[in-house]
Amino acid sequence: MRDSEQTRHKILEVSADEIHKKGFTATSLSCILARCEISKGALYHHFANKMELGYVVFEEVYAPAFIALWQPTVEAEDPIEGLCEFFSEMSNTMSCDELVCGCPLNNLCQEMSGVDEGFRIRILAMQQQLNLLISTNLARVSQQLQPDLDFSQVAYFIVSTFHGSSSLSKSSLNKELFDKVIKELCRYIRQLKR
Amino acid sequence: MRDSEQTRHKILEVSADEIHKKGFTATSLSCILARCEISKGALYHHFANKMELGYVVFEEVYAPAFIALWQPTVEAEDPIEGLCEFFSEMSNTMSCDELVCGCPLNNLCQEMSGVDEGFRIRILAMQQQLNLLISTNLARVSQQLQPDLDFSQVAYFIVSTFHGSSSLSKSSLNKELFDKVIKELCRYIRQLKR
DNA sequence: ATTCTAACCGACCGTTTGGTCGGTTGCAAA
DNA sequence: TTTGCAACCGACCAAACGGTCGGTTAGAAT
Repeated sequence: MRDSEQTRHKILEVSADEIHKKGFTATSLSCILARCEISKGALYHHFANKMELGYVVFEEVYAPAFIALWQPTVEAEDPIEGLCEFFSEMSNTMSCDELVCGCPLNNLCQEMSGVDEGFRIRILAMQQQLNLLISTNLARVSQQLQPDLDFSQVAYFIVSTFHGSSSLSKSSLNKELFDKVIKELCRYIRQLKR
Repeated sequence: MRDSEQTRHKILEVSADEIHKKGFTATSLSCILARCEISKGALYHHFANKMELGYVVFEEVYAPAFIALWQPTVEAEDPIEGLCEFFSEMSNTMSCDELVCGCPLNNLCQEMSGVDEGFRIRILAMQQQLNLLISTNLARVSQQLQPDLDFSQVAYFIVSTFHGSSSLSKSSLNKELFDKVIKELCRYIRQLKR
């Protein structure tokens, strides 16, 4: 057979990139087909419709990448320094073009949460999973931190700020504002230590 | 004559609401026309095209409302408490439906910054104006605050977190997560005092 | 009463979109 | 060698989009 799995993988890969750059709605199937060099029939053989394609991209591309990005960060011996290094490195290594694309999770949250329930529940589940990941690892070193901290609250706060700064840099087209927010975020995170 | 100014105003009002709820691209002219009970000819008599309509909505509706919202908050005698009360009140008074719509500025920033230069520069200008508003008012009471604070950095941080929390609540459909982030944000802001 | 024009109407247009479907092709099993 | 079917093709479709334009109407100015 022609390699079915490879075709499917290529579609997911290209779709993930297009959705990241243009958003879900603005991503056209014809553009995906052109980049994959396949026909519309091929795509609809593998996916029921555009929405389902979006779900699979989220589940099989974005979600694993997202966890793979945050998990090592926060499971480091010192999660406080892990987070700070994570954000700082992001500030240093990301190109301006990458930065402007924003975080796929935040982008989809903004665009699709209010439009499609299927996306909404998947995004919410991801947010909660990430929150659990961060808050449990903060709790792990709670004896080094300030007393009376609400770890879940702190975790949502950190992620919100990060997503907000991603959004901010979309309008500035440079890393300056992103860097500023990240610097202050690191200052805040380190303040959590007693 | 039929009241030209009233027609124009109605178009802007309805468009602002539609764009706030659905985003710029997803807002269809036909929907605006239906709600205004006017024809396509009437709309194109007042505005050159959809993009220009969007610009005018931003400049004549969103921008003034945005400044009117933040200015009193931060020009209060104690801007620290002003900000905290502002956020807390938002947490308390906003309905869930309103919350889910998010901040018009942040929404447009996410959707349009990367797509249209005209939107991008307007949004950026607004971000900078807001930053100046907050940072100068923090500087005004700098003797009450921690030493060595970068006020611009702090201001961008606060707005980023606020926008991030707006985004977050889109996926949760309730105020719980928004409240959590806002509570932590107030804790952070009050910590700025020495 | 006539004229002039801003204000408005709505049929029409080209383009793009997601989606359908009858047909073709390649490969593996029988 | 034949058969069967997953994999793929691409012409076609209806709907929706932003935008155009020749025509109509209301009302102020002369």
